[in-house]
Parts: sequence; structure tokens; C-alpha cells
Amino acid sequence: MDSKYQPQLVEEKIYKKWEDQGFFKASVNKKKKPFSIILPPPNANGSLHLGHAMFTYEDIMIRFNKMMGKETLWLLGLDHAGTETQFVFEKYLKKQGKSRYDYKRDELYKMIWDYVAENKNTIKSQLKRLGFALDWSKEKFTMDPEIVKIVYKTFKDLFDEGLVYRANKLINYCTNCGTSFSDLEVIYVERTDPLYYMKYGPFTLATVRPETKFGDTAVAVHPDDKRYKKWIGQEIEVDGLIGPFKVKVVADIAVDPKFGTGAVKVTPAHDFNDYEIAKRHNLPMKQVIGFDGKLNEHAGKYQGLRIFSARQQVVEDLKAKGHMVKIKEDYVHRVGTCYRCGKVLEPLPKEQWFIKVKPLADGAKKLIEKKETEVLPKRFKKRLTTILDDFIDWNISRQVVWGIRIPAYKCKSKNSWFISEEPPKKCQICDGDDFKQDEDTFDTWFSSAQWPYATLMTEGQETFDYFYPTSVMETGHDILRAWVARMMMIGYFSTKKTPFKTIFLHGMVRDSKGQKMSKSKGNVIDPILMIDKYGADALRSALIFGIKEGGDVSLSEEKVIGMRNFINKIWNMGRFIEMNLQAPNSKSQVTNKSKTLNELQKEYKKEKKQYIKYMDSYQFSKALGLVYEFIWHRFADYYIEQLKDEVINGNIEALGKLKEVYLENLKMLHPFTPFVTETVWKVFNGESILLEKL
RNA sequence: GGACUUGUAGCUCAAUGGUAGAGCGCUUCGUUUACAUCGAAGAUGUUGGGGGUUCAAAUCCCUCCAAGUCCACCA
Repeated sequence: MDSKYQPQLVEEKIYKKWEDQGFFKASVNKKKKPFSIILPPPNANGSLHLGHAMFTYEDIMIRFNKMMGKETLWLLGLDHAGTETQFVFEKYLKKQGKSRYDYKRDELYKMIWDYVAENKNTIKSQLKRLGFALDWSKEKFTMDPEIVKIVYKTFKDLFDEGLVYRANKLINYCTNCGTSFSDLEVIYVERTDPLYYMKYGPFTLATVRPETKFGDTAVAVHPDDKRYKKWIGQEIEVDGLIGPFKVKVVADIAVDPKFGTGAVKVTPAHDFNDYEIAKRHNLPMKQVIGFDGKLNEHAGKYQGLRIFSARQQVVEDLKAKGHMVKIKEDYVHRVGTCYRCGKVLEPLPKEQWFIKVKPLADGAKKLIEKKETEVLPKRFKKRLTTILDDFIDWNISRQVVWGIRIPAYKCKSKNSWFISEEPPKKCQICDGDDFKQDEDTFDTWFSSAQWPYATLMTEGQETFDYFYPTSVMETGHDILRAWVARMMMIGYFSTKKTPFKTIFLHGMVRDSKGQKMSKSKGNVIDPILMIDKYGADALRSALIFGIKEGGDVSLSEEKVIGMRNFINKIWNMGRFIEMNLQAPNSKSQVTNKSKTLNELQKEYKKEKKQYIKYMDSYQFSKALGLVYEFIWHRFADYYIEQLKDEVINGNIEALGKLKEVYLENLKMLHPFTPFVTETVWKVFNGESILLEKL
């Protein structure tokens, strides 16, 4: 054994051997208890970051449970990440002076497919670098034909039960990216904009968006506002920029009498609150902004102007007309922006597919109440129930090519929709046969919401029955709403079971100062670079060591180095024992250190018991800390030092005890630091440490 | 506006009612020694402030201050 452990020389070989020997391959084994985890599928559009390295928790659970005698399955898959991948690809096209509109639908699709295929390989090799005990024989992709089939079936089932409907509602639309989003994908940012007070018939009212004025269909005031009481129910005439028009005055409690002038123009087609007011008062919708982000024919001479230019023009013209009463320049408010491109989202009316969430959310809530799904750390349980309570209907239509195309067909003569995997032959209503498939694709989260059961179903009924519900869903708490809650809703709907018995949420990776890592801050640490420099074991332990479960991790290169030192220490303890086993010293059987050996045995027993307790209760950081403390500061610093002279002089009993305790500790460490423990284990025993029982 | 989390050594964090600890950093000493990616010894604390419960509080309760996260979305 060398005086230094060099992970670069062994990690790749070891991983390959594990893989070749089929150690990660799971199969139905009725004699063993199953333990299964579905890997949260990384997006197939880039490379792994530190957030993915946090899946180390899953590897720890898989390896630990395997060594505890369970049949373990860690199933991997990759996500096509619809809008996000297409966005990344469009940026790539832009660099070459092209745009998505230069290609036909199937051309673009094919190009992205190839691009994704390349990225998939990068990600897969990176997952191996991390040492993850994934079952490569069951690799999935969200766009595999068998998966798509299940996604289609779920959609149809939901439709048949009345939980999917098509409606013309206000949605968040990015006119730059050309697609709609669900409410969860909106990022609100604080902005300072002018607040315009303008004359409006007999009123003065305040608005940030005078350019939407052409779409006004009412004025709303608070029902108790004395100033305006006499106008409620009346129709007023407004001298508009493109001619006079009439609107109704309605009373609605959504109006804050203290804000602005207490009177608000109602533009149902371009504002979520106004849309709600309009529904309550049966007001018409008048769309004046198109999906291209320009004013349409209802805006008269302003037609064709982009939103912002239109606003400036309207403001000028209102001033010229003497209708601008005042302008509050420093009005601070929040606007919804696109998470992809950062541009302001437009609320626009569009016909889309929606999922009726309430009944599904109630089902998911029952799982928590009945404790069929356990949430760890506990504090997230409340968060999850709140999320389920607040869920609003989910817009699942996306206007992108890259994704699973929605299996909905419209009969052209009757305008009615049919849901089916294959194009329908005949319209059940009018006997017509002229169908057109919906151009849209599913929100990526619609397919990933089905991931735990969809992946297992493609492996056959027996595998599904054995491994489902999965044991643990381990992921970041940042996607509790977007993913975990939806998996529970859809998973319960489709299988009548919880998709996972335990939810284990990890924290976010931050930099050494506790700040969020981001490219713009330049504080991003590349996991693969850390592995190249210090080994996978060092990176893995650095992510787990010394943190509260579910808490954020502050990661620095120094911390990785610290753990690299620990790995090297483990190696050198083994080296010390191995050297003495090899030493040709005259052997004396006598020991006068039996007291020390007894202490060691006692201390080790206590350690192991505590270790199992921590591991069983998902307190992995504590388990690692415990072994770290014992093996380094007790075993090495104390016991080896106490017994060193004896051992060198050939005390076999002492050496044997050291070896025994050391090997036991290697096993305990293996889930955390698989490579070094396997390497050393093989020095003492030819076989893999993975075959050992804890 | 609502919910949650956090505040402990210079920094990052543990300690789940019972002697305040670790890693990194710092000071001194030690290498023909398994490991200098090491070891030994040491310094550094009004546990954010104040009040309460208790034999006993970093820990439980109240309150104030500060930071962060998620949600709601303000015309």
C-alpha cells in the first residue's frame, strides 16, 4: 500500500467492476424485503451540478439497505425538460444566427433529440463518477415510448373522470419564448414603474398599464365607498383615445378604497384580478394584446405597437388630451416574469388543457393524514399540506415542440375534442373524419409527476408489485410544490397508493459564506472538478458531514480538502494494520493489553449500535460524524497509539482486534465513502465490501 | 400581508432540558515512526437583546432585534 490514497487511480476501475458484476442490478427476490428509490431525473440538457451531487443521500440509503440485507433498487432516468431544454437549444440556435421558426416541427424535434442524446451521455458518466449505485439496466427517459404510453393513459383517465378540461382562461404567457406557463413557473420581481392617474369619464383612476385601456369593460369600486356609491350599476361614458366608449360601474370587495383613487378600470383579458372581477359580474372580455406582444385591431391606431411603446404613446396622447391628472413616478410593485428569459409575462386569454386539482390534492392530503406518506424533516409536512390546500387548477399545455405531444384531437366540423393515443377514425358526434391534433405538448411536470409508477410499470407487473410504492423520495425541498406534491396527486390517482412511503428532503448547496451558488456570482463549484482533484468520497462526505438534516450545506473547497484528509486517514489506518500483518516479526501470543482491548471492544459496540440507530432514522450526517469521531480520534489517535508498540512487537491478539474493529468501521463508512472502503477492503479480503452484511 | 427557518468560537456549523463541541483558521511543540493529507498541547464564547418556566435553559414559553426561504400578488 502506498503512503497516500490516490482516488484517481482506483475509482473508475472500481465502479466498472461493481457494474460488471451486476451489484447494482435489482430483481424481484421474494426472500428479501425490497427497498427502492427512484432518482429524481436530471434534465437532459446540460451537466450535473452540486444539487445533483446531493443525491449522495440516496446512494447512502441504497448501499446501507443493501448491506442490511434488502433487495435494493435505485432506478435512474432522465427528464426531457420540455420548455427548458428547448430554451437552451434555442440559445444555441441563436448563436448560429437561426431561430426555431426556421425549422419545421419535426425537424426541430429531431435536432433537439440529437442534442439531448449527447447530454444524456455526459450526465450518465457523471453519475458514475459520483459512485452512485444505480441500476443501469433499467435506465428510463421521460420520452421513452413505453413511458409516453403511460402518460397518455393517465391523461385519458383524468379526462374520463372529468379531471381534465379545456378552457379559455387567463394564463401566463411569455411573448418572447412563445409559450404559456403554469402559475408555479412565474417569477415575481420588484419593479419601480410610473403610476398614471387619468381622467376616465366622471372618475379619475390610477393604473400602471394605460395601454390596456382599450380592453376595459368596466370600472370597479368598493361597495362601501361613499364617494362612488351613486355610480354603482350605472353606465358611464368615457372619452377614449380612439373614440368614446361606455362601461359599467360595478362594486367589488377586491377593490381597495385606499389605493389610488379607489376606482379601478377592469381589463379582464389582461389582468388576473380583473379577470376574477369580470367572472363575478359577468363582464365581457376584450383582448387587445396578441400573443406576439403587440396591440391588436381593437387598439385602433395603436395596432401593431409593442406593449411598452404603446404605453409611452398612450401616455403622451393622454397628456395632450389633458386627461393625465398626475404621475407617481416611484411606484413600487411586483410583476411576473418568465423564468427562462426574464421578460415580463403577459396575462393573456388562451384555450388550454387544465387539470382540476382540488380532488387530486384532497387525495394526496389523505395520504399524509393517514401517514401513508411520511415527511422528513417534519417541518415540511405542514408546508406540504399548505401547498396541497392552495393548489389552483394546473395549466398543462405548452406551446413548444420539445415534449410529449398532447394526445387530443379536434374534429374540425364539430369543434369537439377526443382524447386518444391514436388519431380517431370517426367523430362520435358528427361522423366526420377530419381531425387535427393539438399542436401543444405537455408541461414537463405532467410526465415527471408520474415518474415513480410510470418507470416501474415499464419493468413489468411483477417488478412493479414488488418495488411499488417506492421506499423513499429524496429530493430538494425547493421542488416540493412543483414535483413532490404533484407526484402524490397523480400517483395516488393512478395507483390508489402513495408513490413513496417516505419523503426525505435535503437542503440547498451554498458557498462557504452561506450564499446561493450562481453563475453570475461566480461562486459555483463544479462537482466533477472536485472529484478530479480530491476524489468522489471526499466530495460526498463534504456534502453530508456536519449538517443538520434538511438544512442547507455550505460547501467550500477547504471542506472537501478536509474530508479528503479523512479519506486518506482511513487508508493509512488500513496500511498500518496491513504492514504489521505482513511483517515477519517473531510472533508473541502474549498480551498485556487486554484491558485496552476490552475497552476498544466496548466502545466499538456502542458506536455500532448508535450508528444503526442514526441510519435507521435518516440521520445520516450524525451517523457519519459518529464514525468519523470514533475511527479517527478514538480508534487511531488513542487505540492504535496505545497498542502500537505491542503490535509492532508481534502481538497478534492486539493486531487481530484492531483489524476486526477497523473492518467493521469500513463497512459502516461504505455508504458514505464507497471507493476508499472498497479499495482497502479488497486488500484484506478479495471480495467486494458490498457483499458484506452490516 | 401569511407561513416557516435561522441567529452558538474569526469563518461554516453540531449539541433534540443535565460539564457549550467539531471542521477550517490561529499559537507552541513534535517527523529514521501507518499517515505532515499526521500527532500532542493551547487560545478564542454574556449561545442576537430582554423577560418567564425549571433544581437545571443554547435547548421550552413570551417579547423585541436581525437574516433567509416559501407562499399570496398590490390596480
